[in-house]
This record gives sequence, C-alpha cells and structure tokens, in this order.
Amino acid sequence: MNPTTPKLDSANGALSIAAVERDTGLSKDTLRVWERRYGFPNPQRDAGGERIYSAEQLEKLRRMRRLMDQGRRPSQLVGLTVAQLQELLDAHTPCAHDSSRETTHETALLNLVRLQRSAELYSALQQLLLKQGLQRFVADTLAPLNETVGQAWLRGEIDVTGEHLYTEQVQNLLRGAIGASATAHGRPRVLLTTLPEELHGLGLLMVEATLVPEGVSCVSLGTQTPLADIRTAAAAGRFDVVGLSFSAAYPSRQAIEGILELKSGLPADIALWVGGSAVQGRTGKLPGVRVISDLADVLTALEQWRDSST
Amino acid sequence: MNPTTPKLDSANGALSIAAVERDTGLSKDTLRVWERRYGFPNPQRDAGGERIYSAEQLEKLRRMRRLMDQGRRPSQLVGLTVAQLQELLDAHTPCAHDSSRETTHETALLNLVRLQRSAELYSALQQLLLKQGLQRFVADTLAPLNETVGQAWLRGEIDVTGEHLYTEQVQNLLRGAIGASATAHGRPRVLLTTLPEELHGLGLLMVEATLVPEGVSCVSLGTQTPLADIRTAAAAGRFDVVGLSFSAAYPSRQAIEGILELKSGLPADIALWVGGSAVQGRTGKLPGVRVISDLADVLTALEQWRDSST
DNA sequence: GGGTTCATTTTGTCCTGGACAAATCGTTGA
DNA sequence: TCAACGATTTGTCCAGGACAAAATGAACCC
Repeated sequence: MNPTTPKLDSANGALSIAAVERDTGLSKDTLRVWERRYGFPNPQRDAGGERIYSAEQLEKLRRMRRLMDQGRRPSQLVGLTVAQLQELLDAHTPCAHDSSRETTHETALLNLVRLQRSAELYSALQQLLLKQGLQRFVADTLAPLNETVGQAWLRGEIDVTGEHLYTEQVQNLLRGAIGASATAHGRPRVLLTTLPEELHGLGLLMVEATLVPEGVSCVSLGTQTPLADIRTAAAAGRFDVVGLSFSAAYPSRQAIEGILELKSGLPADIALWVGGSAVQGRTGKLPGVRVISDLADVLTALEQWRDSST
Repeated sequence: MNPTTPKLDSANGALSIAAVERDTGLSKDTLRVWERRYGFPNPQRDAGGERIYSAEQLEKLRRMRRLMDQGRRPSQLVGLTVAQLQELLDAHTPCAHDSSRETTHETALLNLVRLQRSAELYSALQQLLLKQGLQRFVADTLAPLNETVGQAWLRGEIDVTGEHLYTEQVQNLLRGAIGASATAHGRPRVLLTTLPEELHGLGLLMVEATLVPEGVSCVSLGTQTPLADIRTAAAAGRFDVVGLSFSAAYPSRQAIEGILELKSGLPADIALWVGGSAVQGRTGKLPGVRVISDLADVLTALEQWRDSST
C-alpha cells in the first residue's frame, strides 16, 4: 500500500526521521530546522544521505519536548546534556506530590506494575474498586496512581511494557464497571472524545466512570476524532455536552486552538467541557468553555449544568 | 508554544495544508507531490503564497484515500470526478459478502451503528453475549459483524464517528466479560499485542475473549509494542506463547519482516502465533510460526499446544 | 509599582524542485 | 502456474529560503 514505508525503523535501532517524529511529536520540519539552526540533533546519514538518529539523541529530544510543554524554549535547552534536562524535569515535579506522600496502596500497586504481575494488579484494583465504589475509586485511587506511574515512567523506573500493561488492566476494570452501570436515557447526554493526535484515552474513561453513576448517559468516541466529526456527531446525537480530554503531552497551544475552533462550530446550546493538564489555568483564553480542574470538578460541572437547565 | 499554528484552518472554510493532512491522512509531502505530478489538488494561494484548499477538493481527496485503502492507485483516480469516485466506492461491495447473506441480527446491529444509538447497541450486543456465551458470541456474531462494519465503512455508509462508536462499545463489552472470567494461574501463559504502526486492538480482545474461558492466562500489552519490548516482556514474564494480531490495513511485507525478526530473537521454547488478514496464507514464509486462520483456529492452536507440552 | 505599547528576537511551518528507493505492473521464460 | 526481471509508479526525504505568529524586552504613561 505504502510504496515506501520508513526502512526498518526501530527494528534494529536505526531511527529514521519519521520514526523520531512519531516518538517525539516534533515534526520533520522542526527536526531539520533545529539541526540547521542549533546544530542539534546532528544525526548520522545512511548511504542515501538520509538522517539516522541515535537512541541517545531521541532521549534528549524527548526530554526537550517535555520541558517545552512546560513553557521552556528550545534555545534554552538545546545546549544542555541529557542529565541536566532530567534535573530540570525532576525539579519541576510538583512538590505537592513527593514520594513520601505516596500511600501504602500506591507503592504496593506500583510494585505490581514494575514486576509486571498483571493478574494480581487487576484483582488488587478490583478489590479497591469494590471497597470504595466507582467514583471514589477513580478519584482517590486511580488519579494519584496514574500520576505516580507517569512520574515513574519519566524517571525510567518503568518501561513501555509496564505502562502498557497498567493501562490495559485499568481499562479492563473501568470498562467492565461502566458497562455494568450504564443507563440509556439519562440526562445530560455527554459526548466524550479526544482531538486528533491525542492518543491517551484513560482520562476519558475516568470521566465516564465518574459520570455514569450519576445517571448521565455517556457516549465515548474513543481517541482521535476529527473536529468535523465531533461537530456532526454532537448535533446528530442531540448531545447536551461535549467533553474533551488532554494529556500532559499535548501541546497547550494546539489544544486551545482546537478547542476554540470546535466551540465556534458548535451550536450555542451544547456545552463544551475540557480537562487535562494541557488546559489547566487557561480559563481566560477559553471564553464560553468549562475548564475542568480535576475529577471532583466534573461533578461540580454536572451540578451546575443541571441547575442552569431547569 | 508553537509560534505558528496553521492560520485559522477550517474555521471559516479556509483549509490549510496541515488541516487537509489531518482530515485525509495524506501527508503534506504527498499533497504537494500530487499537485506537481497530476495537477490535483490545485488549491488557491493566500497572500503569502500558501495553499488554500476548497471543501470540494477535500471531498475528492477523502474518497481517493478510501479507494486507495482498497488497493487502487492514485493515477487511476485523479482524473475522475467526485461522483465517479463515489460510484466506485458503492460498487466495491465484495460479492462474497453481499447484503443478502447478512443475518437479521447483523442488519439490525448495523443500523444501530449507522444511527449512532450507542446505548441500544451495547445492550443488544450484551443480550446476544448472554444468550450465546462468550466464545460463540465472539466467533459467530462479532467476527462477521466486524467484517460488515468494515465494508460499510469502505463504502462510505458509516463515518468515522460510527466506527469509533462501534469499537468503543464492543471494547466495553468484551473487557467487562474478560475481566469477569480471568484466571490468574492458568496455562499456557499468553502474551498478546500488536507491532508498532498497528493501531487496531479489537482483534486482540477477541482472541483474549476466546482464550480466557479455556483457563488460559492472557496478558495484553495493548497496541504498538516495540519489538525489543515484546522480547524482554516475553522472557521476563515466562510466557509460553506470544500472539500478534494484524489488521487488513497493515502491509503484508512489513508484517512478515517484523514477525521473522521477532521470532529470531525469541527463546525457542516460546511459541509465536500470528493472525489477521495481513498474514493469511503466508505460512510458507513463516517457518516455526503458527499462523492462525480464524477465531476457531485459535482453539485448535491451543489444543495442539496443550497436546505437545505434556 | 503596574499596566500598555511597540520594536526585536525566537521559532515552527510552508514553499520549491530535485532525488531516491520501495512497491507494483507487465513481460518473459521455465 | 510460478519465478525472475526491467519499467513505471509513488511516497518520503533533502536543502535552504521565506514568512508570520508568539514570546521577549524596552520604553512609556498612569
């Protein structure tokens, strides 16, 4: 189908520019212009003159990207070593969440992730779910655990496998619980999804799990729905609310732009709720959009909607 | 953060090249090279010389893309009108699976997808699941329904929204069912995942749903696991079998290459099972690999494994 | 001091046109 | 019927120039 798919890519450690684009989210144009301007990354070339990036360059690019998501600019970062970048990342870690504050549950669960004991992880989570109930489980256990796993991943304590495994088990659990308690005709009708290029769907599931017990009827479109499709789906399904979720990796700028564009094409009587670190504190730039600060705030937003729609 | 994000995009009907890339999945490079070679699309230019695509051009590009997913080549398509392209899309309905063969269940379910009645879809599927049991439900209902939905999508009868919604509901259902009947210590231990660039995870879930009732302990890593990670995970978790799934969209060549490379790096006592249209009938090219022909064959493979490992 | 305006710098995206290699097609020969 | 091999098609990559939006910093007024 694709006449040319990128050589071998990550198979033998030879990273093409397309592979780096996928992994870092930095466009090919950006990678080339950085090389021209800053001299980094300075990849080797194969026989055909095409760029071959090393794993180390990829690591540095990944960290740069994360720091830029926090508001830094590339020229400040490009001269630093991987270790120095890592220091900056560690320094930023919100002090409100240092490891000493991790609960016993959390460290135990994190250990299961680290050891890749998926079945035990699943049943441990399930027990907590039964004990706490869906909403409290999501807000009090899952949300901080997510954070902890994310941090552990950044620090390199968990590999890709561990992270995949974690999200898989959480999805299994949440989807089962949601399916069990879904209602068909509740109000409001909420449409949940993410914008294109946002792959993380766990946030959506957590929101859905929070809303469903309140009698809300949620429809999730999964991740990566084109703007035009969100619009038509929202109108066609007579939804009251459209909810978007953004992970920390999503560029804040892009998020705001997408949100505003969607808002402008959405009927005025459909509310737009957005949540995730990419949009935190940007309320000012998003008139007419409800910015959700955390999972508890989802319920507040719901209450407000119900009050105002009487 | 991004100093320049594409103007206003589709907000006022002015489509930048980036917007068209997002909507059609055709890369900027491809769009430019088509314009150079075929004279289409031939967008207007704004004051700065940048391309402005019309909605009509976008429509034609969308259809071309769909037809190319069916194996056509751009040079055949670029001269046709939108109407002619639509005709081709309508005509594609493969005769092996004409609508007359669809069961009553199937047409009813397909209608729910088309009308985006997600709650009803979910409960209809759930009823079937209860009546048929997990394994028969997956093999007899879900597999053909998948096929039908895929065909309908190719013909343009269902939009992205409908497809998202369908996979979302099926996932909810299967994950719930799997979670309910999972066993922690069964044999064999099976590791399920897809290679990088393969995004479709529904096949994995269906396999998992088929195996779990047999007392197999399955661990799914979700989609897009790098080869190196599959290897380390398989060894570290002491798995007996690694299972890979490939959708029809995955290039066959790439699949075989990836499988062989994985096989060569895997301990000899770990079996490798692969399934999906991309690998059908390629048994000859894959020595030492168990090619799974369909869902029933999964159970055959399981039986064989259990026989040979006594 | 705190806020507004304006020039300057930074930065990502888009442009052109050339090149190449993988995939496919069409033909030939066993 | 199938394998092999040249010709064609096709998507990706490259270089280096240009531009406009965003961020920064200086000057200014209340």
